[in-house]
Amino acid sequence: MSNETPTSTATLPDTTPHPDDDLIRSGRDAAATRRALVRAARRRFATDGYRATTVRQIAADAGVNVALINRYFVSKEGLFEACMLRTSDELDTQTRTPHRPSDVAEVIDKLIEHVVNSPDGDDPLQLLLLLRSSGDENADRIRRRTMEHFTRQLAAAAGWRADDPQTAPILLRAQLAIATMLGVVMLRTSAAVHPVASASAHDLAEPLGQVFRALLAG
Amino acid sequence: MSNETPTSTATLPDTTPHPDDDLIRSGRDAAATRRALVRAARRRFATDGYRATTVRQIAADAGVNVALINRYFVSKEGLFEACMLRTSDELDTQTRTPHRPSDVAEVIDKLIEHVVNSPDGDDPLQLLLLLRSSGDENADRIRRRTMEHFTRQLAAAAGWRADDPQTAPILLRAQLAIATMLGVVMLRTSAAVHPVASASAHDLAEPLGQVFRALLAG
DNA sequence: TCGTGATGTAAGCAATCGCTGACTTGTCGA
DNA sequence: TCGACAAGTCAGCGATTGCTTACATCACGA
Repeated sequence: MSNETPTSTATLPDTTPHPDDDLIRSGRDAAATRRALVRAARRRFATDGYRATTVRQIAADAGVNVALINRYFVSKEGLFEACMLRTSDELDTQTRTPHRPSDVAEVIDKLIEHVVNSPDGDDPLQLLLLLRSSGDENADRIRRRTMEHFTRQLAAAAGWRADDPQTAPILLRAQLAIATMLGVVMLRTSAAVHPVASASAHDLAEPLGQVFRALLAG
Repeated sequence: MSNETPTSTATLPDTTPHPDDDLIRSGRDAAATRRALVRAARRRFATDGYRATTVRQIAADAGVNVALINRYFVSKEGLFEACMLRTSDELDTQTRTPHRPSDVAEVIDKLIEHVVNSPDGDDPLQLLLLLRSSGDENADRIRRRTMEHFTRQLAAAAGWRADDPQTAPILLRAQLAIATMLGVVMLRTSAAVHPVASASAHDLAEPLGQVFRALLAG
């Protein structure tokens, strides 16, 4: 249990409102503190799970006093819910097809890119978070809604129409593609199983592309 | 939290050594007690995760006193390790290709059957357990070894040979198939995301078959 | 019949968890 | 300059956790 406490950079008088200073800030900025907490919490929740991460760990990662978690997010579950909401938002803006609908090939490339960025990237952590559960009904509802929203976006790119029952199988196929993504990211990040954990982006691109095309194209 | 305590059958003088009486037994049989504990523990660990399940829950599910967990398995982690070992054994005997090697179609049908049995079946719980981690090094090593052994078995059926480096990509493809299995089971069982959680076996068979064939056949 | 080891039971300890309340410190407008 | 409020700190509470110890009970051979 490497409790990596920030050694240096803890006492420097950084008063400049740097826009992306998430971990390790210097105080008196509620908004920045909240962001730092969500950022640190999401990392812990995604990698270690809800129960395994303690609020003291999160606070230490963010360089913040523990009591502030309850002040800003009421409870640990409230913080988890905030993580879910932020992930839901980011995932929505990232996966929204901006211009051309039904450009399946382009969407598939995006999916592959998300997967191969694991285990080092930050995006796959968002996906992992969607698999975590706190037992809280609110957070679980957000998670389900996010996942189903993500499914509909992907399915729409593959030709699914909400008003056409004949395209219903596409919805299921899109969700199977998401399940594949989640499974691969899980094996690469959390389980660290080889060879998939050590495979390069180039190694993964071809077989993943075949899977996604088998599910979404045609 | 339905704490299903055994109502009846708890006081009957069942002295017959029934071979499969796992949950709810009547005492004075150490082997049966151990089996009941492993059975109950695996269920909890697979569905709720390691940290979220308490030894008191497991003992209650098995109808056994809490102290027996430490007596028979030393610690909670020891019980988790026993669950991993049992799952590893069962998975090994189940997936071992008995007669004909390289019969890919038959193996694929087995994989599909494993997946569609979720979320009600008991087999998918074994798979879910492989995604759980206790933080214990021993259990994690067993898990990785099991997963990689499973990968090699599946890859061998698809034409992979350990002594032929040219078939190395097949190994990765087999593991991607396993990742897909795990992802789908996760979404069906733990996350309960629709439509995949409510899809019938018939709905899943076709797209899953396409995915597995894209990865393993050819 | 009785004693001995195996099996099961009950109570509680030490550690850790999330969380709270009282307090201090910094910031900023009047 | 100073008061008022937000932001952050600190110590500790009640509850729960895994685990241990001492005790009770059953099976079984001499």
